[in-house]
Amino acid sequence: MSEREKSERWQKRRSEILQIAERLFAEKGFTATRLEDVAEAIGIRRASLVYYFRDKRELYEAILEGIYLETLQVVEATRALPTPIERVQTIASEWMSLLAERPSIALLLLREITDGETSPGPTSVKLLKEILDAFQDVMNEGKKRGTFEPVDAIHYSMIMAGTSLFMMAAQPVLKEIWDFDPLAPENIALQKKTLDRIGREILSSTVLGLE
Amino acid sequence: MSEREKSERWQKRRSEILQIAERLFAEKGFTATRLEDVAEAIGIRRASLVYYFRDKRELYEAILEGIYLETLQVVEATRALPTPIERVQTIASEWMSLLAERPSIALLLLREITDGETSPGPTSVKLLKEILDAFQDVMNEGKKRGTFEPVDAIHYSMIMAGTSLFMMAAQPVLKEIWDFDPLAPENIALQKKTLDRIGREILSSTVLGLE
DNA sequence: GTCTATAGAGAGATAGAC
DNA sequence: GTCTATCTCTCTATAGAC
Repeated sequence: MSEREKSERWQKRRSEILQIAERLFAEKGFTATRLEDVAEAIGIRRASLVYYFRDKRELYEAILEGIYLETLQVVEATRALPTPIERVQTIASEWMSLLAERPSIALLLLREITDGETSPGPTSVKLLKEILDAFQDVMNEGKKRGTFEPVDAIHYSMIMAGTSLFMMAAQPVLKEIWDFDPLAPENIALQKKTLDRIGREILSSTVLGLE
Repeated sequence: MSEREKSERWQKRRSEILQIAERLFAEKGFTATRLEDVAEAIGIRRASLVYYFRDKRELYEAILEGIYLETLQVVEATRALPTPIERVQTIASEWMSLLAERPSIALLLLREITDGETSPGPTSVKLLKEILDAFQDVMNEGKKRGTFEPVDAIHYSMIMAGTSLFMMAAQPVLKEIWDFDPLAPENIALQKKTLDRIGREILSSTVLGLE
């Protein structure tokens, strides 16, 4: 394995597979996605995938891990910010940017939430816990300082997470039915602004005014 | 078929199948759900299902239709309300109640949104269009009267739909990780209140104050 | 109405050649 | 590294008995 990781060619192909598989898994879900399609999209044969990933599940896990790592970075990147409320709001905003940049993430995560079945591997679970713990820390800090109440923190999370995920996942539908493109920069900006305002209100209303 | 519909026994079984299949499809998705499991949960053999639904797809369609009909009713039930803003807010609130009562609906609809593949049948599409048209009518009415702007109407929809769907779909996760039960009546009530407040702000902020 | 039995397609995994 | 070939399992659909 360490030999393999040295091979540049191997690494290139591997990321190529990850990238294409991510899109396909996002579009159709784990079960309905065929390894055949993944291979074909790259231009190799199904059996050759084994050289990079032992089986379907390992491929899927690798994709999830990548996504969780990126999400974790979004949370970690706010460490330097002074107040919990700024951190929390920045996380929400940056997370939306991440989803807008890679809509597959929204689809994949929504699937993870709806599929009780997928039963993610230990690495994914560990990463997910890390993300949630880190986020919860920020929330708790805000609570300690009296900036916001825990109940509102949960509502806040659900509104931010739910809206952003839904908006990006529903992109094709929204575009067709309402001619609204969530990926258009101006719409993302506007939505961020709206969520920011809402976030402020939720996080500060029960206890004290903000700023 | 009209002979069949007269049979009370047939109808009873049919709804029984619909009910159980709805839960299973919601939990695992279309592809991953086996008709074998549906049959087993009822206590009959897989082949006997054919007597009620020609094939897997027809069963799935029937479930979707039921859900769309219930959703449509939520929208229609607000016809008597005087102002668009009341209608829209009541729809959001009632819809959340519906989801809380039958969380399978949230899962199924989220799947419909994420699976570009499922390609619903003509009846489902017709019903879905009806729902969205009706909702859009209310929104347009509000716009005409100058109560709210169209852009905010879209943001509003995404926040209400996204948050409610997410909250109900993520129930198991939320309970495990944050010991938060979205189905608890007090949490539903609180979330409704929060969404109501947010809705008011979004729908009224750009043009004029409410009430 | 419900059953048993079976046909047939689809897709993942694996062996082994090049 | 990538291929062909094949094995095997799973699940849907269908035929036909009771």
